[in-house]
Amino acid sequence: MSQQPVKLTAKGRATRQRIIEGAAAEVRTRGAVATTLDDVCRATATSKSQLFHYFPDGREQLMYAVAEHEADRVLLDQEPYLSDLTSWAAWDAWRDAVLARYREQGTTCPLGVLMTQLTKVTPASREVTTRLLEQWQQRITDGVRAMREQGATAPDLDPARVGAALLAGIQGGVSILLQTGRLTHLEAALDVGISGLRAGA
Amino acid sequence: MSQQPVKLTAKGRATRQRIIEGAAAEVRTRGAVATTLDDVCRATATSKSQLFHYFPDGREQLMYAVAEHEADRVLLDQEPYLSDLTSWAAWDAWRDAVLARYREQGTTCPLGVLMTQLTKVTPASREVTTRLLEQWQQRITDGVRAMREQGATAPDLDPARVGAALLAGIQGGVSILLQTGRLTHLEAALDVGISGLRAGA
DNA sequence: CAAGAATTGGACCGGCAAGTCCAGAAAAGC
DNA sequence: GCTTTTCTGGACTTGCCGGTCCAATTCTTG
Repeated sequence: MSQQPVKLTAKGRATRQRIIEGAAAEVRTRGAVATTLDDVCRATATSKSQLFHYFPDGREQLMYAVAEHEADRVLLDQEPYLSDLTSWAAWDAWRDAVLARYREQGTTCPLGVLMTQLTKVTPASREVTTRLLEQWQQRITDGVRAMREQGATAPDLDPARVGAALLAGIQGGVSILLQTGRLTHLEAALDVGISGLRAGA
Repeated sequence: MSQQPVKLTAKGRATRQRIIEGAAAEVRTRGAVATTLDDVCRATATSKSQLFHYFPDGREQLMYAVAEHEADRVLLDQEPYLSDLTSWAAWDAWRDAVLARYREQGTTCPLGVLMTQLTKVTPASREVTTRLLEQWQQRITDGVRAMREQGATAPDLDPARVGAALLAGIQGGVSILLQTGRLTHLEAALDVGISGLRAGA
């Protein structure tokens, strides 16, 4: 759905990309529901016809492209730590990266918007967030397993279960951040989660 | 904002209540964004004029009333366990109650809708969800403190911090449930969270 | 330098949904 | 019973926003 069948020149690709990024920014600040196509046109200095030229299926298709774009960001922003959780130092660095990320962006959260809004608006984008969650949890679970194999955690710990709990904590922490503006819950979820891992060693 | 300044008769109060409940049901199933005032009228067998008679500020005010209504439900549904987390048996019963609740309602979640949709639509309802979160965490924190005083947890554990982490886990578990339809993350968050409490005793 | 394709601007259309209005029915109060 | 207030039905207005259309223009390519 996100692929463009017709031929695009370099200029065309650039315009298409500009539209996606502008739309993503708009969605992040105003919310997916409140973002109109006219807003996107204004923000990206394009016209309606361009928009529908690059996204023939209209708003739906654009929002899907935005979802993909934002989903990529979420994981990339946690690298290189997320893919290499093989020492407690790495875990701490990851924790700090996640917190720093959300501290700086405040209530403007790509994932939050993705999860809480785009899905309702664009059923197709549910698949994007589902895939994102799976990948994210996979990375965390891999990290837990790595630590267990080092004997750094309780030996009988179930990596998938713990990974799921940790991911849930992060999600909830972010939700609460978006609601209240407070970072405390995200921080607590990460710290309690990680120290729980260490505890059983 | 949710109070009606003009005089209401018994019949009027009943109608107003019917509108709120019908609107809440509609919001739960269709989502806040997708629910139109005409939907509400149809679902509650009322007319537009009644709607604006009881909610002069229109959609905004109605959604606020729905938010309040749903917020009440969320905590009530966890009783009597949530307010009496003074034994591990009570904690387990609470866990089961939460899981059962969300299992049965599936992706139809009052709080989820509240948090993820109403806030964006109706800024005023942010205050409602914030208050809800505060009360919820207070109850959990009280429970943690009670267990600690019994010597049933690690003595150096910070109830507020652990309570925050647990609440975050629940929120995230619910978010993920709404997204993917899977209950595993909520379950993992509760189980890992509670067993983490028990661990340090 | 054509010829065709890709790109762009912007006016326009149509539907939907929030909100208004008013007249009439029902009920409350005296 | 009569007046006043509350309650109800539903037609109507208004504005917004997604989507269409077409002509103009710029690119690509031979």
